[in-house]
Amino acid sequence: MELPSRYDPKAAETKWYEWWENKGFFHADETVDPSERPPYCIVIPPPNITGILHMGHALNNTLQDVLIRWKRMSGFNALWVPGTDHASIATQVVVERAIKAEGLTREGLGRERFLERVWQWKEKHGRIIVTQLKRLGCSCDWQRERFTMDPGLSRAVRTVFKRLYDEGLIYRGNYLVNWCPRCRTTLSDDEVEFTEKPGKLWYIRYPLEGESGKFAVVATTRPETMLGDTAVAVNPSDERYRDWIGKYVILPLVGRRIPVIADDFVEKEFGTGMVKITPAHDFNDYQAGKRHGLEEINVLTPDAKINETVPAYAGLDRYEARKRIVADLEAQGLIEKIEDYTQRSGECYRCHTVIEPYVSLQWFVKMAPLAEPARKAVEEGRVRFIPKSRERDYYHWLDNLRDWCISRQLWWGHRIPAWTCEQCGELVVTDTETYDGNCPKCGNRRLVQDPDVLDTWFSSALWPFSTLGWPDDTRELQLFYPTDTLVTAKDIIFLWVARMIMMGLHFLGEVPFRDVYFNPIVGDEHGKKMSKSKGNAIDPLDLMAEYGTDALRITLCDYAAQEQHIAFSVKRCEGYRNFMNKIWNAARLVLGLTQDLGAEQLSQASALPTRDGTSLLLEDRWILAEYALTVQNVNKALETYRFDDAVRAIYDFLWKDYCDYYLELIKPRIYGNAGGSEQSKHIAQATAAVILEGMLRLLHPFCPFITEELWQALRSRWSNALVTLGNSLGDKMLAALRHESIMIAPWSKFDEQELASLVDEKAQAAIRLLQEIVYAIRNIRGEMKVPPAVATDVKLVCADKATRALLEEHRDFIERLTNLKSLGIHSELAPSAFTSTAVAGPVVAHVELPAEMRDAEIARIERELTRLSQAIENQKRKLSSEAFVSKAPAAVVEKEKSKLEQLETEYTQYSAKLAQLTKG
RNA sequence: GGGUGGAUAGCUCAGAUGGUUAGAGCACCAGCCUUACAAGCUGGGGGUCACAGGUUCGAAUCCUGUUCCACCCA
Repeated sequence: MELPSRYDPKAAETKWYEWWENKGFFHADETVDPSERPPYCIVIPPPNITGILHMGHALNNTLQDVLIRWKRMSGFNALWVPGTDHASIATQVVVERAIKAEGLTREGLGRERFLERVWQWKEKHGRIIVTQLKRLGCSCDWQRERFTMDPGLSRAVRTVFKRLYDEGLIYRGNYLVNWCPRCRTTLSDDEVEFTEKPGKLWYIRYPLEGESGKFAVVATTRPETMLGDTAVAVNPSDERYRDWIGKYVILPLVGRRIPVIADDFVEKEFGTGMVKITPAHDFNDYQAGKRHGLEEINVLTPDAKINETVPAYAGLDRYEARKRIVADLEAQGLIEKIEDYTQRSGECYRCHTVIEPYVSLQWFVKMAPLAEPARKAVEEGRVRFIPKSRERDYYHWLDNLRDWCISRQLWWGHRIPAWTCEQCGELVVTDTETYDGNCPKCGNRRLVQDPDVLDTWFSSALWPFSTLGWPDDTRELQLFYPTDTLVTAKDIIFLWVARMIMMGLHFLGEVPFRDVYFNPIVGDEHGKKMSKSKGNAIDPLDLMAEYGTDALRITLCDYAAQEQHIAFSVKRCEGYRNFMNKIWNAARLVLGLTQDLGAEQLSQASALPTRDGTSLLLEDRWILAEYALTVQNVNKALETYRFDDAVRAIYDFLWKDYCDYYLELIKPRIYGNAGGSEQSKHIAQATAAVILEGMLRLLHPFCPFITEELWQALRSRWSNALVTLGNSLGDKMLAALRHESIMIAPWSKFDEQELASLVDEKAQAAIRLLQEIVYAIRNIRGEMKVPPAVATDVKLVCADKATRALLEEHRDFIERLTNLKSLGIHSELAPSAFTSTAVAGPVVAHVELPAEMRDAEIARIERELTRLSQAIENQKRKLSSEAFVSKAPAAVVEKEKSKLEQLETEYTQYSAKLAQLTKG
């Protein structure tokens, strides 16, 4: 197979995804014996059917795919349950907008026909995000795709509703709730977003009853609510108003006589210290009203107009009414003053309309009894949060909970399974979709179902078990519940994560997942939140198109550190695109280098059992050691959700060790006759191939497409070999290649024993020294402006005999990586031609240069000497400190000493050289 | 107002339990189309680790305060 010199992601992406899916590789078999393949399960945070893929999704789902692919390759029966969420409000808003274009309204269509339209819309647009997840490479089990309004999941919702109702944990009542006047529905506390905006503070005079000319002055940010005032309050400890308590004021414009009451909640510092109380339109006032038995007067309609309670203003929008009321008060001289004020107001999280507190008849879930076990589960570590710091937010939320308002005045969603008898008002709650029985109390046949639907998050809270078939006791539920890892972002820890824990514990008696990994929030390159309105949003699909999906995925993984915020830079994505190309070309090279390598030779020549023999060269031992350590580091990183560490370990090894050094080193062994024997050639070929193949498997969870593409190229070369497989690395590679796809091939991992046999500190140290020498020579050539094409004569000088022997043995290592005419190895330098000198550990490298470089060399050495003498001084100061020597651990002191010695030898070498140069 | 996290090279970020000459990628400078890769190779410059104190033999790392930024909650 001939590979082009640049990696083209597009072709690989569609080809392999379809193939994987058709092959059924994403599907988890529920009939598998768990002792053979232990279950591992992730449920997707279901995206909205209205959603399109944004960077947050891309990150979140990439990480899930990394985990699931890793576990699948590691031998787990890995199930990733995908699906979507019906998103009542969002979807309803979108569809209403769509039908508006046809001149239709929701009300005009009526409930049933409107819902038909929503379903149609859902069929057409609701799977866009699913398609996009596939483009991202997500290996979800699409045969198990779920939707929150599927019949099964809907049944789960009703079952939960009825059971909670029967247990007294769901109740209905008239309470003050968050109301969105645009959506004309309630919202839960967690669906309200708070923003600060410049506003005004109006000081209004309420005439004191019976004492003309005296006023209670109250400050308010919402003057229109005064129409519903039923009291004025002061703090009981406020000396200024002690006399006022118990008196009455006359509410302007309305004429209502209302009392002045005392309550602790009044802040003396706010405004005048006297506040108006509107129990029906403010949460604090509502509580105060309850405490003092005040009347609740609702002055608003559901769309936030003034209602008939106040005929003079009836029908006016709340803001229009505000203007009129202020003007009218002003006309009567009842506005004391108006101040600028930063107002905090709650907005609907879907449409950003300012919400109104509004009293109405709603359904609630009693939270306290559910919250306590949920708290305990995290405290006791049955659910782990990663990073752990998120636990605080969770506890804080649980400790400050109000009951959860779950009814929504919408049509799209799970209709509340409650019926009211038209005759006697009896309430019937069922877990069935319809109820056609009689009223259990009066026997009447006419019962009407509650018109409202449930909060979307009510069904999302059941997601980890409703998707697995609950309330039926399915095989999936037995096998995969509790699920293993939830990957989500911290912004829905309350809306979603906490509620899943509550519901899981309550209905299954077991936590829904063991680990919750909170992925960072993706912002733009300056850290600002991405949003369409700001215009700073990056479309992941654009990035995939430009840089390739794998590059996007690995970039996101690189960003997924413990830090909870990402300032996403496209430049980094470009860097990883280049990395993809690097791997591509490395593979091209290896395929070229191994053209004549048969499977038998691969099996025999590869490393593990023959390592102690004479056949491995130093660089083979070294690269195998680094490879083994990389495999180990990646495994460790994944186990601790350090996706960034994993990516960097792979990057550094492949680029810097494998490509920059190893592949360069073995070229002569394979092309030419360097390295001696045919066996040495086979070993280089086999080692290169084995490591490439193993690294592709290690990289596969991060970059599934390019790894499959290249791995199939290896596979087509070696998988058909009829070799009896043993235990060598080559055999393992051949065994892996017998799998149809890299995604079901075994995961790269070494046990303790294998690791011990591969790690080779001697080889690593030797290579380090040789690299230092190479670097010293290159450095001189670079600094002294030796053109790359010009070969130089180099002499290496080292007093130590063993080191000289090492240099002698591996002189070709140095020759191959620097452009040399000759390489001499000496115990001391016989003065000859002019050279430029650098110290590399115990070795001094002399590069012969034209004599006119002399002045440059002197300057260079003087720079080195200045640097060294400073370092030596610092080092000496440190070591001469009595406190340091006596208090620091001996090992540290030793280390500092040998550092000093090294610096001093270097200094000696350079000054000797300088002396020689200046002498003439 | 309360809480959390952050401030490290021009930019985006790494830097367990304090002990390196503070790292990477990108950008920058110089030189190379060396038969895998110019999306590449080789070399180089660039940081008083936000500021001020403190603990310690030793602080980017621990403590206190200040400033600025982000997010969450009331």
